[in-house]
Amino acid sequence: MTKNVRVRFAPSPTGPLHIGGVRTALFNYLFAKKNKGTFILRIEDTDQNRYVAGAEEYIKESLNWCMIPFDEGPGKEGAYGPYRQSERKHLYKQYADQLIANGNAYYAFDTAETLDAHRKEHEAKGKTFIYNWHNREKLTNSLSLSESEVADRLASDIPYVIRFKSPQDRKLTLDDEIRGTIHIDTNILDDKILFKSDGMPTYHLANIVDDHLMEITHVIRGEEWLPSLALHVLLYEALDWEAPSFAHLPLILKPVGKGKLSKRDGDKMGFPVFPLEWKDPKKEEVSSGYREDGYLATAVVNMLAFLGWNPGTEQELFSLDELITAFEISRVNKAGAKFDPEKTKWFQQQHFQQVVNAVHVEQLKRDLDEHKISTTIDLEKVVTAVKERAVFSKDLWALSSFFFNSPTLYDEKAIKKAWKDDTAPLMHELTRILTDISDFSTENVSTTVKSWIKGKEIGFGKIMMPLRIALVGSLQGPDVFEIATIIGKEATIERIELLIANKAV
RNA sequence: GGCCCGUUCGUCUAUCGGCUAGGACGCCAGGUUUUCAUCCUGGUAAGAGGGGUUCGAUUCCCCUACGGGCUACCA
Repeated sequence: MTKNVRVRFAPSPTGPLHIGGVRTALFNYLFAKKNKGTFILRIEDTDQNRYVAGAEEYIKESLNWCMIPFDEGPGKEGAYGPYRQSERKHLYKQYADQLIANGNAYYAFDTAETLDAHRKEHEAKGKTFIYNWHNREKLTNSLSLSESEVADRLASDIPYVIRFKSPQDRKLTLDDEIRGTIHIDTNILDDKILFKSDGMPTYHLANIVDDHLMEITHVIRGEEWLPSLALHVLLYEALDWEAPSFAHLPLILKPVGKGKLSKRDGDKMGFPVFPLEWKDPKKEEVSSGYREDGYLATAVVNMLAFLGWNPGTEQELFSLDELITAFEISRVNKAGAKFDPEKTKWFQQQHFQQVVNAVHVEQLKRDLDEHKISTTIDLEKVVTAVKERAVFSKDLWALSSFFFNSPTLYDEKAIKKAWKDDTAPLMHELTRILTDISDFSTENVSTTVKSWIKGKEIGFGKIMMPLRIALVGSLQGPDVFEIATIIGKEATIERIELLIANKAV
């Protein structure tokens, strides 16, 4: 019997989730759904000092917006809760004790200051201080101290930590679903702290205990965890637990320059690095979000999926369901990917065009309400005319407001280009031509006006450009005759007369 | 510095020993739209360098270079 696939996304509530985190969540989600498994959200809040109010809510809302909801997590209790490590505090100590009992861990009493001094001293000599087999006997811990000394210290209120006793002289062969085999010599490992003096476990212990208790089958996380893989595998072994499969995702890098993508890159280059807007509770700082900038969640998800993964076909546009079907962890790349705001915009444009007109009509209705405009104009037709030049919902109004408001301000450059001495009489004549048209359809208006222009033996631009300015206010927008039919005969003539009057002053 | 991971057009990537190295974004040119945008067509541009292995290496191995990550009582 194969085990039910269970994966988790385990962020720390230290601030807003950035898009790298969202991608990690997405890949976990895709993997879970692809394998009919369970996607779990676990909040890793073992560091009380770094806790940020609102961060957990932000994380949940982000997943929600991206339409990658968790099956189990805080607020959605399954059989493996609670899902906040702070609420599981009581669970961890026993495993640390177990490791001490079986010789895989020990108490350490060194103060942060002494260790810091050791580090500095080593650094000055160009060496690195590592707390492990080659110096643990010289430091203050239950391996170097006598049994009674240790007992005394533990009985007193002297703070202590519990460290993992990294094995000596072992060559580890680790497996990663994305990277293949990784070789590690245990002699370079340090004796990581598993249990802090404040009574909380560190990430390493809590993570392993929870993954085991929650029966996680696949750990899919960022590459920054790769150096910890050996420790984690060793912990599973020391606890006599079966380790899950591991997959380390490549990092998302800055669009330009060196290093991984950071909050600052977004500020500097003017694109969001967060899914949702984030207001820092401490500083008076607001970071923009994809949602507030008008991006479609499906576009962001599609873009994120293609950062470090591809289906192996030439299809690039995917819905969430299609991603689930196509996703293969083995097709995830090893190398970090530079984030590309331009391509993100392209994904947005493509997804936006796929949205059905009814949704855009609703948006337009809201815009009209906001501007306190009531209209009899067919909004469906407006959307059809304008949609293909829009990238965001907010563009819709900018591109179509002239349908509802007669232009009163005219683009100066356009006037200069299109308005000549003989334009006014020609426009007058045009209004008469238009008045006589009984069937005011796009095609009819188009052929009537065009044949009239031909008959006059003047250039098309002489009429078309001023007409466009009269209707739109500038030399932009959809087909003039289409605009004319949508706003209707009366409004069209009115606008031409308005422009003539305006030019007469 | 040490350890680990990586390296194909400017960017995201395809290729799992046979390559005239494919696609997408961007950019450039042309066409459609008698406007602008869209759209279409074409173009630009790449396997870090050096050694092996092989009939044949972008693909496998080694070295170097470069990039990235980690190196906390943070995750």
